[in-house]
Amino acid sequence: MKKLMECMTEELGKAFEKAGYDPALGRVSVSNRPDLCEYQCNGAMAGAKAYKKAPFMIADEVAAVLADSPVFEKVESVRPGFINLDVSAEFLASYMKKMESDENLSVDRAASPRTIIIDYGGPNVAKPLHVGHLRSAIIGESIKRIARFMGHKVLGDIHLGDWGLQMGLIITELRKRQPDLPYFDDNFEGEYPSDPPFTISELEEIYPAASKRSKEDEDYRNEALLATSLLQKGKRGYMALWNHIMKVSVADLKKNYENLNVSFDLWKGESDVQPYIPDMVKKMQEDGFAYEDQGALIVDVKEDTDTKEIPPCMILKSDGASLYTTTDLATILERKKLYDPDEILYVVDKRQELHFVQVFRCARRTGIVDEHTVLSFLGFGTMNGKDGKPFKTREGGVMRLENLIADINEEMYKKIVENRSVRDMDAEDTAKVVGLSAVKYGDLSNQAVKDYVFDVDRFTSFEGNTGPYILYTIVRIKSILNRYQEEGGHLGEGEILPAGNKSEKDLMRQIVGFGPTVEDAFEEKAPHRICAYIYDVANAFNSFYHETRILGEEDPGRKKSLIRLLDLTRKVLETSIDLLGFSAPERM
RNA sequence: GUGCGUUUAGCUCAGCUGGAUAGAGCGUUUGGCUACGGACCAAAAGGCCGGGGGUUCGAAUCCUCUAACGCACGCCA
Repeated sequence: MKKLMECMTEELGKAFEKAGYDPALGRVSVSNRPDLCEYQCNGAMAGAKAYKKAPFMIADEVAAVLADSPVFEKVESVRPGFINLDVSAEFLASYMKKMESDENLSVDRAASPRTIIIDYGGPNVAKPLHVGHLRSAIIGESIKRIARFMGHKVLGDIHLGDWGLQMGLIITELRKRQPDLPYFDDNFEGEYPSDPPFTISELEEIYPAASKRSKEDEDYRNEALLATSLLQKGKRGYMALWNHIMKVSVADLKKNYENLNVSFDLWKGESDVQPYIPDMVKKMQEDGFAYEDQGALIVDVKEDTDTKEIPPCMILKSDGASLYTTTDLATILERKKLYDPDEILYVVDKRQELHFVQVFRCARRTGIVDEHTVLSFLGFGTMNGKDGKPFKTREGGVMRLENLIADINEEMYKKIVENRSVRDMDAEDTAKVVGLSAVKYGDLSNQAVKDYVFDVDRFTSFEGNTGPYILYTIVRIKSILNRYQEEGGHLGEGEILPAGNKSEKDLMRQIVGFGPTVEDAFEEKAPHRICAYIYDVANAFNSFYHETRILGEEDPGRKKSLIRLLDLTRKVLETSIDLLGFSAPERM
């Protein structure tokens, strides 16, 4: 659906043309001087040089052509050469009507949907999620939803870290603790127990203990390395244990991600792509890309246009073992084979950028993907504490995600109970919903590349640019709509009429920004654009609400129009927060 | 050392392909509760956009130099 800004730009373009100038000069933008006008066009100044004319003369001519345009109710040519514009209230209302009936709220769905795999999450099995996993989950989930809303076919892949030394460590530690388990009996030929020999909390204790010991005890470490290698060779008992570890751990991860309202279509991991590695490496050697250097097998990925030295991509270590580059390449290979994606997007810590540059180039050079497959990287910054340093617990340890969420929810619960006159049964559930909005909005409202300060007090505040404030606004609208229906009214009657005052018109002008905002957020992979947008909408609504009597409106036609506007506002806000990955409660 | 990123109000952050007086929130100060949720609204104060130079009618935005901080730089992921 054509955007309001496009309608206006088209109108200006025609006017420029009619006055004898390039129609491309007619670009309209939101005014940066809202005290003077709603929209502006600066084309007269841009074109002044080419036409060797004073900008204000051009502006005057264009404004004259637009004098009786149905699109604008005010067209002014001002001083140096600005063209100041106010959109016609009738035109705006008619646009709102179209937007209202558009199932996608004016967002253009992709004409030819692309298949996009988003690689995010990236937790390691047997290790608890910590704050370092939060951003990937939140940002990745939002981009997935935005891309899907745009009509693309999107697959979210969690990309588990399930195939390294950590597995050998766990097995080794388990062997020390419970040597009698059948998994360690090489002569055992029966069925292994179907129940795992540990719980998730035991598992989470076993790994760090083993990791610590391996750093102190070399024999222990060698044992773990051996166990890893035996596992990777498919030793029966170890494979059975590995399956247990996976099952227990994945169940726990699912629960944790569910609490974050994050879900994945694919639960693939590093282990899944191991079978591809030997052939992949062999082919790279046969094709002459991979060669030996200092004992290791590498592929050059330098390009002529480089301004810096890009180190070669290491495929195999000098001991012949694969490393994470190898696994990532094999993962691309598998994805290409199974899903043939148009794009693979990695939502990963920005410190991994160089690694991915190498992997992408290597994949392209060696023909794992052709030039049509877009490989992209969205790096995000660190989540810091109030002191500006990476977020830690009070004791200085790594903060578990569960605990962080629990803290937020507790804080939220306190505030909700405090602010309610009656204590409700659902306060705890509400706290979870609002708490999630606080965490997600707090994260997503920042540009992804930047580090940001995670401030519990600020994020959980109901005031200012926060998730709870957005939810509050939505709940407020819902409350009015509910009351309207209780009083016998029906939604969707009547039609949206031209705005009756400035705040109503301002709200409408914000509402129509939904389409361009979502499209832009998708193009730029920038959820923070949506945050900025809904904050503007919420502010515009609250101003409007403050000075407009809605349920008390006496003109029935106008009342229905206001209700429709409210309902559309609610729809825009709820759709937006859904794209961000959270939702609003009925009451709060 | 090389490369990348960041630097905007006391604090936390926006600023869309260069446009008029650089915007929010928090905090500070002030005003507004007999309307549908005051968890709100309205307003004030607060800035050499890290610094220098350049490009042009016009720069927070583009180019260049420079400073501070952060990060990454073949056998860890």
